[in-house]
Amino acid sequence: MMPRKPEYDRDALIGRARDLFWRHGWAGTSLKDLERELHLKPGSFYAAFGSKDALFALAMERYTQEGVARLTEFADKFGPKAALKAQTTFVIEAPELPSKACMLAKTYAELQAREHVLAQKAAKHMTEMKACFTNLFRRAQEAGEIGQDHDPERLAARYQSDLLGLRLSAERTDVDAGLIAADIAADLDRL
Amino acid sequence: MMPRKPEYDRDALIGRARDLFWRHGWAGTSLKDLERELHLKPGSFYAAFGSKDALFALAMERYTQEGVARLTEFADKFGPKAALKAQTTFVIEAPELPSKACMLAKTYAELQAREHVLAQKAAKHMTEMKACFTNLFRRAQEAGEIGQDHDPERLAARYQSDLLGLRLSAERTDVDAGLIAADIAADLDRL
DNA sequence: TATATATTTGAGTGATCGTTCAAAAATTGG
DNA sequence: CCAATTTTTGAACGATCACTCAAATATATA
Repeated sequence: MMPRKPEYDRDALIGRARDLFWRHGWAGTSLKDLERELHLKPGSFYAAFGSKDALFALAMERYTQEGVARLTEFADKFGPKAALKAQTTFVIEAPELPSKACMLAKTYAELQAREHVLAQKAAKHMTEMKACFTNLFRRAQEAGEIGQDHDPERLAARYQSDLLGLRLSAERTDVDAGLIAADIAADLDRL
Repeated sequence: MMPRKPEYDRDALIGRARDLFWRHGWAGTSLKDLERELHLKPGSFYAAFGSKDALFALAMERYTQEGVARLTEFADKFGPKAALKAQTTFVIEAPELPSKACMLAKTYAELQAREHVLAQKAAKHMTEMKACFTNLFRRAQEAGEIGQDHDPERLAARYQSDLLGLRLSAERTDVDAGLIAADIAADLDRL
């Protein structure tokens, strides 16, 4: 009397979908693309995820949670300030990334003008990341790694802004993103 | 025997199209949107511009040429270094702008993964802007406004990257872009 | 005013969009 | 093997996409 189980690994599919969405964006990723990449026919797709937008939301959540996890891991290993410095080189060098640019920033830029729900969710996740940076700057301050005469929130906003620019620059062929990353890291040492 | 003339002002239409594309992006702007905004029926539209992509290319050219013109104007009025500083506040404060974010960056981010022709054109225009920045940094150096121990091209790449991040940050509601702009300008003074 | 030549109009093209759904296939417990 | 329950399958839906084109309309010269 018990039914069969699905053949796919839902978690793995979310990861693959995230990569597709990350690379090609929301409008740039069609259901045909997803069906091909996830090996799912329409019926299975909608049974598993409900809609393209619902899957996109899951993909962004996965993206953010992994980003926070990596940053936390860096901080545990190297300390708060070194983690922030390591992040600058990681985001432009990690070869497994589907795109150098930030998925949240791409989504926000693409959908914000239409006030799409996914743009709001992207914004929420970016706020989440910013809080993560703020926390690291505060810890760096407490550890004496950077001066006391700075507002951690302001530092975080600037740092996040720099990262967005850096990661977009890293997509270009006429820019040496390594130099920019080095300059951003050097700025952290001057705080 | 001479025919009638078109009712529209082609140059003005390109400007309005640029604003639409700038705000909503390439995929986010449909021909219906353009017809509504430009008051053109399909036939007139294709007679005037050939295709959506052709008009988008014209819009990017207009965008870039006006950007270069404004920067040149700033430099003539205030000098090279002050022009670079003025640009940081202008891009986030000018109320007439359809979007704070850079149209070229948005286009590149949206279409690069599919290797769309318009992404290549956006990249070309960004290179053009970068050269403009390089030129200003070089002039600032010659004027003694910044130290000699810097590579103008490297400074330009970093500056452009910072601007991209700043302008994307300016689209967010949870970030005070003015503070970031001030920090970027302050960095220029430390060179 | 008649004619030549252009623009304007809008219905219509095939393709693709995200999505639905009923039938077919598969798996597990009885 | 049968029955219950689920997943898988793929044809098809209406909407929208960028775009075409022939007919209607307007203008400027002769």
